[in-house]
Amino acid sequence: MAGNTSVPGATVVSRSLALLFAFDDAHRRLTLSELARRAGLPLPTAHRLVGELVAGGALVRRAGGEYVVARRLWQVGLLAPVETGLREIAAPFMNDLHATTRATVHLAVREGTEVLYLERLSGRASVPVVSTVGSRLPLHATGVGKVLLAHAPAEVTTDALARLARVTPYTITRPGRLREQLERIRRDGYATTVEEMTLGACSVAVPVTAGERVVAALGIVVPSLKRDRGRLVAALQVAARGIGRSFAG
Amino acid sequence: MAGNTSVPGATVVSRSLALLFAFDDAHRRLTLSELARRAGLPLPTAHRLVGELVAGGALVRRAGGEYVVARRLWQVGLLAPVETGLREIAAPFMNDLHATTRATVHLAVREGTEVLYLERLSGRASVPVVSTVGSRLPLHATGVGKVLLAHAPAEVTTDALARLARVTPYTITRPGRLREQLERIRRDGYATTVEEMTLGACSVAVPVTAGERVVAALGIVVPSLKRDRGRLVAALQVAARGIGRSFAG
DNA sequence: ACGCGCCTTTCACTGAGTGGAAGGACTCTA
DNA sequence: TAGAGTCCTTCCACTCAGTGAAAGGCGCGT
Repeated sequence: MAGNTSVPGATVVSRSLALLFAFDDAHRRLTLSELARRAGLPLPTAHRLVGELVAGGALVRRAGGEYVVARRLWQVGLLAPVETGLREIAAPFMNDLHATTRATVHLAVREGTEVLYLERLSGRASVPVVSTVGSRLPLHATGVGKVLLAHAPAEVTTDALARLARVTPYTITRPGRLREQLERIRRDGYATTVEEMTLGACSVAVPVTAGERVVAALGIVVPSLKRDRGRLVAALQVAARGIGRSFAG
Repeated sequence: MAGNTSVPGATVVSRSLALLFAFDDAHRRLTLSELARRAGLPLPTAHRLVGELVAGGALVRRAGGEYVVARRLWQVGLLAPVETGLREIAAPFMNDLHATTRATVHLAVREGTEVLYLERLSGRASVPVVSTVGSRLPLHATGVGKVLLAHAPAEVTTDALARLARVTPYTITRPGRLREQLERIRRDGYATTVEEMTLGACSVAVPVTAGERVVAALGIVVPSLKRDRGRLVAALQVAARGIGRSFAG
């Protein structure tokens, strides 16, 4: 290299990937300088690399100078084996659940100390839902997250409890309180949230169990839990049992 | 560069992308030499670049030495704006269609002279279906494809008719015959295929029209069309009209 | 034993990649 | 109207990251 200060171990490839991975659910459109900042690259370098990524069909430059992920990368990304079997099996059960509850239905797995959303069926738009397929959220503030956390190895729990970020005024941030809840979730077989991630949204979630292992969490988002919590839990458990059985067999 | 013969205009970025784009629906797992061959790179070069792509989290090396697209790239790919509005609007209509027909339901758009599948709901597994979300197929051999071709600009039609690849013994390969069919499709408002893409699979498809423009095609795949073609066409048209209306408004 | 696929490592060469510096376009605030 | 703040773009001298032929290792079939 020439110029000056260059981060050691920074190859062209790793830099290009840093640029691609600068996009996330909250940043689907980025300007050049945002890209450079988020990827930790000098502006002229980012300028050239982004130009090549556009030429190569990985990014698209939109009117206004904003960059977005290109359709071609969408196609390649869809080839990744992301719990393919589980998702395929879960689809019809999720459809049923969606039909009977008319709520937003989620299928998610744990990835480190975050929930990774695998699948989503949108419900009535009146309930605000932040998660999208492929997005990650903290474990402690969502229904599916708490289920997954309740069934995670001890070191994950310790790790997650160490930093309970506040999202809304109702997010659980006291480790003791959450630990208590996780206990209850294991005992009752389901988790609930009340405006812990999004104001105006409540959720119920249950584990999907294949054999002994918790392989995923199934959840729904509703405006309120006051009325039919029991019915929702029952519907979820039926679906989760169906998925688990099909998945194990 | 050093070594020897290097393709001009081949930067590290473009080569890395060539490696990523070497994956497609028929090649979800590739060995190093396959990757090198498909990307047009010397083996040692591919070896190093692939290593960096793995280190960067874009690819994963599986036991057995095969590479697959990594979860991280899946996440980024999902951020691409691929007819997002259309897909969201179409989802509930597709669900209804799926429930009433129990068939595989497709939503697709045209990309050049190919169909690009945007969304799919799997039906009974007994009917073989080759398309997956994100995959592309030739326009002339699928139901959704023929619909899109029937409503495509003249130059696209000319282009597509020039090379009608045979897929099965029933694929239409005579331009005159296809042109005739396209005429009929425009007149009747729907297209059918009988084992033209996959043996044992038939399909029906209709255009999704917003205002005057055909923005997509909606189709289903069934084992046979002998019995209830009329019912299927009607169900498809209801759904397509619903999508089109919601999309335009 | 030999050949033929795979994958991996080495290494001398050099041009592709680098990024500070400079400049242009545009929008604010003074 | 000047000045300071964004943003993006281009230039260009320096040099090290990238290159790929060659060679070597491993496994398998014959």
